[in-house]
Amino acid sequence: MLQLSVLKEQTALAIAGLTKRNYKNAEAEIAAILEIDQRRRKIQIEHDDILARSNSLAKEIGNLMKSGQKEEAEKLKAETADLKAKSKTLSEELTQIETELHEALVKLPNIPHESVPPGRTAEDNENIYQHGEIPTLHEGALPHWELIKKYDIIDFELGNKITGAGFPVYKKQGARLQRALINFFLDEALKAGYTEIQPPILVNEASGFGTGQLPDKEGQMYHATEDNYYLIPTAEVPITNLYRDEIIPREKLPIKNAGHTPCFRREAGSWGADVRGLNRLHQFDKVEIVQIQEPEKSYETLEEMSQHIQNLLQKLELPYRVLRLCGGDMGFTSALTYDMEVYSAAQGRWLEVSSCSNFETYQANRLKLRYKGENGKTQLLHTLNGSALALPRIVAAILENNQTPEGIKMPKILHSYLGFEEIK
RNA sequence: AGAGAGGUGGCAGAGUGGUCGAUUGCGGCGGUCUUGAAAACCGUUGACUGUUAAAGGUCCGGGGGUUCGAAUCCCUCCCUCUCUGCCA
Repeated sequence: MLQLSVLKEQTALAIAGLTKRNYKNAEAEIAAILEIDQRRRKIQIEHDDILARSNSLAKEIGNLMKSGQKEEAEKLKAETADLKAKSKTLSEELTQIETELHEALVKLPNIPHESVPPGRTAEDNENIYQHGEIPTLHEGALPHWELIKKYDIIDFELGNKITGAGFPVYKKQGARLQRALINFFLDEALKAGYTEIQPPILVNEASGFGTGQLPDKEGQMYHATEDNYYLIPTAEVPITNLYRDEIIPREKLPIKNAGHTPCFRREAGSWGADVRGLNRLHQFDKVEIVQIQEPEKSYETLEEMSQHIQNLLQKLELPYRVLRLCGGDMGFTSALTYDMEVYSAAQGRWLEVSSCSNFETYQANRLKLRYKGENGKTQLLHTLNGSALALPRIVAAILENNQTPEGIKMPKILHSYLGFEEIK
């Protein structure tokens, strides 16, 4: 959620930023918000004034009662009736207008960082770095959805049977590969100074709101309506919400947490081409890294996180590229996002395996996540996160890129984790 | 799931209708003392809103009610603890 003060004091910048995202009516909506706020302030002042008078009358009445001046007290009591009625009306108006303001504010996405390129779609993302050789495959090489059948390591049919489409069952060397990757990713995060967290994978509504999934992406999450809990779409939600309503001592910053969780996404309406095999699932595993940082240092931190993610891809010997997302392709809450994509050789496609973002104060404002700055003033922190990494597409790329007619060679770094070197 | 107890400032813990945003202790910060530190002593120490600064307003788990006045009484929801039951 954007801060009202930003809209008020840096209106032009906010309009320009939202326009870069192709957000329609930015100017009109911001003007409307400022107008609502004007009204709100007016009512607030009026209401406060009435409350002040009621408060002082109540005190006077109290004093009169004590000194036994009952008649005087009764006179003052009569006066309060009018104030009470007015206060009731005003407070109702205030609640209404605050709701109106909140609803309008929550609709606005984050303002992009100045380095974010303009653009509408994924076509307009900026390719800022590419690493590794694109492998040439042998004659008759297979896409991963064939390979997993050939070696019997991931079973979609069984997943269909026990749950439904998009819930694969990992078996044998496939299951072990999953476990190896999770351990590898977590170990690397620990080495990089992250604290390991195992959060709940069901969260309440407040958490969903805090990181920005609710209310706008309600339909993307599985909802346990009986208890009003949501299955997490990413560990970002619980791990960032650990710090909701906190004022963090400055010396504890940056906070660096990492966690492995399954992630659940309904992916309503996003089924179509290019979703075969592991490319898009309803449930998948992911290790997420989350940092909470002082505003002045958050962009350094973003680079550090991006390097950490790239380091993982290099160790896995996967060709990848880094994209700086354009205004139109960025997530609602992000100010700057890097996407890391690996090349999946048999499909001949780049697959997104990580998304690394700085949310600046957008989430922190919703979370009421603050710290005391050098000047002693309480202010909002910056939140950041990145996938490090999401498993299924990494698995797809490993399987496709390393296949030989005899079997699939595993990246060296995983050998000790796997206990085998090749899937046969 | 049933019965009981309870949710108060960073923590502990008073407060059961009136000057209580809240006694006190611990912790934190500043100072005195000291070569330095500890101890002791003195002072200070919640958040939000508002303002040039103030004043003022809001917040004692959430919501609603009674009252001139609610942390305190009533209703309701949520949560925690203890006991009983069930259970990985």
